[in-house]
Parts: sequence; structure tokens; C-alpha cells
Amino acid sequence: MSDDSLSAGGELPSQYDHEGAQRRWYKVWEERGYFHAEPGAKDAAGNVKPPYTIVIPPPNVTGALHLGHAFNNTLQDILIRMKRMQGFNALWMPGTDHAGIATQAVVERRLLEEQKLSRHDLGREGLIEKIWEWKAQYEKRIIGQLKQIGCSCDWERLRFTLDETCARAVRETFFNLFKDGKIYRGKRLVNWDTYLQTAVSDDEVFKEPVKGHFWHFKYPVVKDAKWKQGEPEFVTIATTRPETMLGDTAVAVHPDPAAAFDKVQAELREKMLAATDKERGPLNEQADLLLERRARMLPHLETLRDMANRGVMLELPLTGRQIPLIADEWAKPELGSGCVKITPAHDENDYAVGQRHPELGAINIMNPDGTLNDGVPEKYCGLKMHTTARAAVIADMEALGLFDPEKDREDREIELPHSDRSKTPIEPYLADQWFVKMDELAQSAMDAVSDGRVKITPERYGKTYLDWLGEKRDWPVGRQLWWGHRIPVWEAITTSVGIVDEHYKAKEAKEQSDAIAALTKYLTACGISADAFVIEAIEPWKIRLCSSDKRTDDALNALKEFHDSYKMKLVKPGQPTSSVLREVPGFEEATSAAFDFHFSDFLKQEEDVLDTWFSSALWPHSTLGWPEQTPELKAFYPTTALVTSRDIITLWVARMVLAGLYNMGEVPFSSVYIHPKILDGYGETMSKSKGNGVDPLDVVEKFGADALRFGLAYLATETQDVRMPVEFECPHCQSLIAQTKKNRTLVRIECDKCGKPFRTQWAESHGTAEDQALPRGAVVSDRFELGRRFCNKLWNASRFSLMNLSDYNKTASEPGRPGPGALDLTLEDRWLLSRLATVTGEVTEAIEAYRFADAARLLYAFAWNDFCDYYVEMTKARFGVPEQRGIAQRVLAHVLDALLRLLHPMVPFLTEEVWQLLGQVVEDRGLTPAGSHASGAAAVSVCIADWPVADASRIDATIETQFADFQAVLGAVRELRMGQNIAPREAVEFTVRCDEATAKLLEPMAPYFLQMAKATALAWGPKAVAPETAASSQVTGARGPIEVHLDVSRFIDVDAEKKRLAKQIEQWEGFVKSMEAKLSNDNFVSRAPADVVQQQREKLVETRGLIESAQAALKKLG
RNA sequence: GGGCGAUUAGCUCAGUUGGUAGAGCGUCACGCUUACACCGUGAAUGUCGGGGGUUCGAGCCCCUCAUCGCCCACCA
Repeated sequence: MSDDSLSAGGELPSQYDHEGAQRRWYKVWEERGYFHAEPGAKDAAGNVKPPYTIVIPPPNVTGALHLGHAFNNTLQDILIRMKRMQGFNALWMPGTDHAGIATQAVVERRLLEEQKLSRHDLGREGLIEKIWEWKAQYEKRIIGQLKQIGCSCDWERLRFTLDETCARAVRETFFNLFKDGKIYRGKRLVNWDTYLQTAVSDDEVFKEPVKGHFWHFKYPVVKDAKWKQGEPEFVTIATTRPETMLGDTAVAVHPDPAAAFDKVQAELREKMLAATDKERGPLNEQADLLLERRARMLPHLETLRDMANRGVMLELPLTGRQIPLIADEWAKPELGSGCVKITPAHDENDYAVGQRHPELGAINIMNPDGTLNDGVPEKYCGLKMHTTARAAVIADMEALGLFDPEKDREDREIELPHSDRSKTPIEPYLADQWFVKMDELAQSAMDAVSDGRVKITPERYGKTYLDWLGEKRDWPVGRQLWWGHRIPVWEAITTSVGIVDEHYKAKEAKEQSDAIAALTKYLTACGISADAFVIEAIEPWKIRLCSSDKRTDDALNALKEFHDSYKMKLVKPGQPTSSVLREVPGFEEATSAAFDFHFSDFLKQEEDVLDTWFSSALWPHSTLGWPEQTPELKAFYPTTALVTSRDIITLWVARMVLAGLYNMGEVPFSSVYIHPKILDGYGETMSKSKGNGVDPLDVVEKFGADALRFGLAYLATETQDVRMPVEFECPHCQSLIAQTKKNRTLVRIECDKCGKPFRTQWAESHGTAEDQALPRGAVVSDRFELGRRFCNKLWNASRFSLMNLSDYNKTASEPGRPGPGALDLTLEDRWLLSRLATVTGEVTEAIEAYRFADAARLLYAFAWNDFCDYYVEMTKARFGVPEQRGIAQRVLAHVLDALLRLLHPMVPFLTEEVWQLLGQVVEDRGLTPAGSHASGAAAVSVCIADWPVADASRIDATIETQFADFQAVLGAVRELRMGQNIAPREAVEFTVRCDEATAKLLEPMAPYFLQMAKATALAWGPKAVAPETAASSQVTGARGPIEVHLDVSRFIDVDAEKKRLAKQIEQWEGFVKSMEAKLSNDNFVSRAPADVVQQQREKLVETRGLIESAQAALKKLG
């Protein structure tokens, strides 16, 4: 420490300088390696420390952290810091997530806005390079934010889900799954994002109501032999997406409309039986409508059903295609026209119908960019699905007289699925996808939670986890993106002919097996282990290769290069490829072997990358070096706790468990803590896009990291999300402007007070240059006032302590200073030590059970009320008494020391700042030689000091109740003073009537009554009498009622006192009344437990006594 | 439609095994008492969302309704 140094002897400011403390100590901790965990680290006694590991939920490199992240990471830091102090080999593994779609989308959007370029302009390489730049920038910012809030991550082990180590793990996992047959490629209907041109998972889709229409179209019936005279000539269908009709493959009608009506009616009847009177009206109406509809529609639908069974065809307008009328239960007679068009390639439910009627096939009418493809008549090709194509289809249907805009269009609100990433509408789309089979994997992860190997806190979230996994839906893992782990699969066509038919079958089989053999030989010769790849025949003329070894990429690329350059020669039929390649100088035997087969298309790597969650799933072991059997992996896996928010229980937590079990054979963590979510003042999730996000650094700057952390911990309750109304702080005049739904979307705001404009966080992405030049208004919340006040209180309590301890080391050497172990402790000393022991135990327990709010509240109350309000106030008096000074110093130093340790996980900077100062004046802060607190290396920083252990021998329930008597009497004296409006500077006298034992206890406290209430006691005990003119109060002591009589002869305010007494009596009388009622109730007396009854009786007698004496006092006043 | 959570002082939230309700902020009154005015002392403020039930006794247990939020499913 140089110019930044602190000296306990110097003047300390009366306000805690959070900025200075943060600047000073984080650097020191990091440089000294306190956050670094080595496998096999030993404690002072030479024993290997037990591991305690947390892997960070890696923040997305999409953008900077918000308050939710600060919350999540503060809780983790509290755990890791406490465990480190408890002597665990505590590892907090940090890192960031590449967040495939999200990051690519952000960079692409930026690229478009700033340079009007699309990703296709840059190409794969170019775009990825841009994204890496983005990543570098935001990773730096994120790490900076984490450090600013004090997170004690092991930065030497920083990982990124797309770095080499993680890539290795991803590849190994994919390969193993592939080899196990758990990965397959299938056609599936996916949620297609036409903007990003990628599939997104169900979890990344949100529904948004938009105004739309319900369109009714008529399809003409083909009047061939199967059609009978008199039957309908048209079938009407309804749709919200008219353009998809071009991909229709059928129209369905229910196979048994009568039964379907029966069923719906029965359900309705059941509902009515259970309904309340209020609900019955609408239900009745519904039933009537249904009955009417049945009468009107049933014959018609049955006719259609018969037509369907006969195989009647329909003419699909605009396409010239004929499609069948089919019978399928998907058609609901009670809805719309009772008929439904079937578009298997573009609708989830229709796809399911298609599965039941495979002969229908599926017609894909869409290009990846959301335009119509050449599967539709030429005039529609290239039109946009839900805009131009829709308009064209509607216009043409109208022209054909099959649609009447007056009659056949209903207004309707439609819940349209949108991509969470691009915020554009989703199109259901039939595409080739890679899937992971979930049956066994999901089961293994379910078992781990069911049998308790993984414990989820709060327990109720176990249900979310199990319900989701229980569906065992296969996991689509491919993403049509460039930013991510590319799928390590290649395909090749192995026929020399290019045509496949029966005639060539034998030849193809031969070529295929030749190809597999040659490729195997080649890769092996390239030094790739035979068990690091698999090659399979997937079709008679096609092979697929998957490899876990990164070098395979190079080997195959080299091969491809040769192929490309010698393609012309290679196409000669019948000529072995190797004979050509051998002509190439330096071409090795091994390489040429791979060309001893013929092909019409060479090895091509899969274009898709893996879902982000695939790499996230491996996070607990990939970060530790798996598949390498590193010392870290052995020492720190399985990890201990995972701290996250509930929205990724399924996406992330479940997948980590199954991946951990699959790769490691062991669960990735034994405990999962799900913390509440931070919401804004309207109860909405905070997000950048809503404009209600808070940058934790704004809070750090204004309130300090300690206040931020303590405030967050204080709010981490079990069931309640954290609601946090936020405000803009005007950068000109510092006045606060409440954030509203309206102003949070603004780029610039004018201050209510000074009228000057400032920019909001929105300006960064949406503002003009002029807006961006304005000073920025920070977003803050007064929720953090609590933390700031608390920190300041702690600072000042510490300042007081340090001032009074400044001569401590000197007094230590003086004769007569009380030695360790022989301390003549006063009541308040013993009380404080008892409270400390209790609180130490409770806080430790609370943090270990993830009850952060409880821990924070306990410490808050102990530090503020017990330590400051009572102990410090009382010690003030004792410092003036030479024979008491030494003891008070010792206890003060000891308790402050313990308090700093207990608070350090929540309030790291302030505690370190004070710890350093305390160390300068008091080296030994123990109460006994054995319990010496600060010693050796641990004394250097509170960060590595030992976590306090509750000293059970100090817990003394009797002392605590006795002390409560003192507090009660003091409270009564103060209250009486106030009631009489006695100025604080005025000294008063009082008497206390109580039993002998209580008197004995209270009497020695006399100085404190003087000190804390400017009151002198004239008499104590059963014989004490009230002064002539008194204001009196009664409190309940541990041994019965205690009367407090304040001499008010000099101050008497009769009216005020009468009023006070009358009110008091009224209150007690109400109490007596309810107790009398209770006690006269035979049921209560006979059935309630005897001790409860007895207690009530005593209370009744006591309260009656109180009323009597109050009435007497009242009488005396006239 | 299914599941989960919430509903307690003006605001934000605690409330331990059922025994006539607590904190912080805000408000009011009095104090710059030699650590702290980001402080101290005191005060006021509640039909514990509505209704029913179990119990001698319910903020807490059970049923039900209402409102809000989240998750899942569904929506031609």
C-alpha cells in the first residue's frame, strides 16, 4: 500500500468511501491469489482441503450484465466466500456463453444498421470474425462488471463455451452419442425463423396476439363417378393463414360427427353440473348454440364423411391439383365449417394428421427466407408467405368466386408465434434436423432428482424439472447458424454412376464398402485412432462419418483439396483414383488409398452448428478439462452447488444433469438453488428490450458494491420475486424520476426538476448522434438505500471501535490489563457474546440452506440493534471507567472481529477495509488464548480468515432474558419521558418496583439508564414506591410485571399523562375481555393444553393488576 | 385448459411446530447526546384478498371464489 494506505491512527471520514475500498481491495485479493483453487490444496495443518465448487451460469456475451446477473452472482459469491473461509478448497469457475442465435443475431443486426451488410456479404469466415470481436468486447465488459461487484471467481480458469477446451468436450460428447445411436437425423416440423433463417426451439418461441382474420374458402368437389348427384358441390374450410392452402394435401372431416357432437355435449353438461350460478348463464347459451349447430350441420357433415369414405376428390383452387377428402378426428364438427384443410409441411397438427395418412405426403411450399418456392404455381413463386403471397391468394380466390370478402372474412385476434431472437413471426417448416434421443438420457436425469442425488431448493422446482423431462421429447440440436460448434459429421456419395437402380445395386454395395475401408485406412494413416471415428452406410450410395478428433477436419480437408484439383481426371469411369493421384509428387500411399473408390460427390461437412445448450450442458465438466482426466476434474467434479433462476431449469439444469451422467457417470452437482427473479415496479421481468433493465454498475457507483450486495441478499427470500421499482437519476441535478411504462421506452428524457434533457440506455442502440452526445441518466432503485445505510452504520460503528481501541496494544503490555481467560465480564458483555454465538450459528445455517434473506436480516439486526444500539452505547460509559476499559476493549475487538468475518461474504469491501485497520491496532482478538481469532496468515485478510464457529458455551438464555428486562425498563423510561415531552437534555429520576431478583439484576445497570435515558433510579425492588408526582408504566419482565415510575413533578403534563393512561387501560381491557371469554369457555379449559390454560390465567391476573395500578395513577392525577 | 407462486401497514417485504401481527422505507413529534442527521428517541398506521370449514383457538391447516404473475399445453 502506498499513497492509498490507511492508518487507524489517522482521521477516518464519517462516511464510508465505497469507491476507495473497492479500488484498493479487489486488486489485492486477486494478486495474492485468494480466488485461485489448486487441486489438492492443503490447510495449515497439512490436510487436503475438501472441495467446494460452483460453476457460474455463464452469462451470454450478447451484452452487458443487468441486475438479474448481479443478483445471481452475488449469491454465488456469498456462498463461495463463506466456504473459502470455512476451509474448503473453494473454486468458483467463471466463464461466458457464446449464445449462438442471440449473439449472431445481435451482430448481424448491428452490421445491417451500421454498414448495411448482411451475413452473406461477409461470408461464414467474415461473420464469425466479427462475432469474435464482439465477444472480446463484451466478455471484457462482463468480467469487469463481475469484478466491480466483488465476485471472487478463479479468473485463471476463465472459460468460454466456444473455446478449445469446451470444443473438445462438445465434440467428444457428440461423437459418443453418435456412436451410441443416440443421435439421428430426421425430418421434423420445426419453428422456422425466416429472418435468421434457422430453426428455433419451442422454448425460444413466444406468442403475441396480433389482429388477423379468419378466412373461409370454398374448394370445389370433383364431380367424377364417386360423387353423387345432390351432394355438396363445394367444401368450405377456414384458415388464418390463407397462403398455406397452396400446400394443402387434403381436407378432413370427422369420421363420426354424431359421436363427436355427443362427446362435446357431454363435456359441457359435466361442466354445467360443476358450475356456479354466475357461470351457468353463458354455459347455457353455449349449449343452445351447440344444439342448434348440431341440428343444422350433422346431416351435412355425415354426407361429407360418406363422400370421404368413398374417395371423393376436391379440386385445390389455384394449383390445378386434386386432393382427397379424408376422414380424420382432427376435424372438429363443433368448430368453423366442421372441415379442416391439411397442410402437413406447415402446421404442427396437420403434420400429425399427415403421419396418420402417409399416402398424402407433404408439400413444402416455402424457401428458407420465407418466400414461396417452386412447389407452387409459378405466379406465386418468390412471394412472401404472410404478406404478398397471402394477398395474391385471397385476390385470386375472390376472382374465382370461391371467397367473398363481405361474408367470408371474420376479424379475429390470433396468437401468433414469434421468434424470441429476431422478434419476427415463426413459420412451421419441414426440415432435416439432428436430434438427440432423450428416452434413456431423460430417465437418468429424472432418477437423479427422484432419488436425491441432486437436491433442488426450493423443492417445488423439482416438479418443473421432472414434468419437463418426463415428456422425453427428443432434443433437436442442430441450428442453421454460423456461430457455434459445427457438427462434426461428413457425408459422401459413393457411387460412380450417379444413378441408383436395381441393376447397379451390387456394384454400389461394393463401392460403398470400398469407400468405408479406404477412408478408414486413410484416417488411421493420418494418425487418427480408429475408435475416434465411425463411418456408416446410410443409403445404398451414401456414407456418413462422425469423428471426435479435431485432426479429422484437416485430414478430410486435405483430401477434399486433392479431389477438387483432380476432379477432371477422377471422373473417368473405371479408372482407380489412386492411379491418378499417385502421379502427384509427395502424395502418400495412405492418402491415395482413400481414393481407391469412385464417387460423384465428395465428403461434405454438415453446415449446421449445435444448439448453444449442447455446450452449456457440458459446462460443469468441460470447464474442468474433460475428456482429459485432469487433476482439476478429479478434484472438483462433481461440483457442489448450482445457483440459477427458474427459467432455465429445463433448458440448462436438466441437460447438465443428463450430460454429466452420460459423460462422467456422476451427477454434475449435488445441490441446485433456484433464486427469485428480479422484476421491475410493474412486476415485469427486466430486460434490455423493454428498457427497464438496470446496469449494476449504476448501483455500484451510487450506492457501492457492498450496498448492492447486501441489498440483494436481503431480498433473496424463498417465495417472493424481487419487485424493484426503478428511477432515472438526472445527471444534471441528481433528482430522481420514476420509471414508467411510457418513459422507459424513450431515448431521451427531460428532467422534471431542472428541465434539462438526458439520454437513457436506449440511446446506445436507438438514438441519433445528438441524443448519444447527451449525458446519460443512470437507472437506480431506492431499494439499495437499506444497504447503503447499513454499510454506513457499520463503518461508523467500526470507526467508534477503532478510536477506542487505538491504545489497545499499548494497554496490552501494561500491568493490570485483564488477561485472557480471566475476564470479569459484565452482564452486557455476556449478553453480547451470547447473542454473537446464537447469531453465528443461525447465519451459518441460513446461508448453507440458501436462506440469504434470513442471514442478511439476522446480521442487520445483530449489528444495528444489538451491537450499535445497545452494546456500543453502553460501552461508551465503560470506557470512562479505568478498571472496566480493558475488558470492554477486549470484548469490543472480539465481537467486531467476528462481525466482520460474518459479514464479509455479503459486504466484502467494507469488511476488508475495517479488518485492515483493526489489524493495525489489535493483533489478538480472542477472548481466550485458544480462541485467539486473528493469527498467522489468516490475519492478513478477512477474505481468508476463518469463518466464526458458534461458541455454544457462550449461549446463555438466562442472560438474554435478563437483558430483555433491562431493555424493557429502559424503553419504559424513554417512553414516559417522551409522553411528558421532557426535553432530552433534562435529567429525570425514577423508581422501579419489581421482585428482589430482578432488582438485583437491574441495579448494576444504573449508569446505563443515566447514559441512555438521562435517568437516575432512586429505588429498586418490592419496596420501591412511586414518587409523589409520577408518570407510570408497567412492563412484563422475565419474572413478572415490572413497574416503572418516573418523577415528573417538574414537568407534569396532566392531560398528556391521562390520555396516555386511558389509552393504555382501554387496550388492556380489551385484552382482559378476550381472555375472560376464553377462560369461561369450557371447551377451551378442558381441551386446550394445561400449560396454555395456566398461562392465560396468569396473564389475566397480571393484566388486571396492571389495569388497577394504572387506574390508581389516573385517580391520583385527578 | 393443466401446474406453480403471490395477495399481511401508504410502499417493498418478513412471519419459525396453529396461541389476538413485525421490519425497512415513507409519515408525524422531539433531538446536531463527544461513531454515525446515510443518525438517535418516541408515535401513528392492519376486518392478514373474499367466503366457507377443521379446531377451545387460524395470517398459518383444508375447501372455494377473486385478482396478479410465471411455466406448460392448446388455439382451422
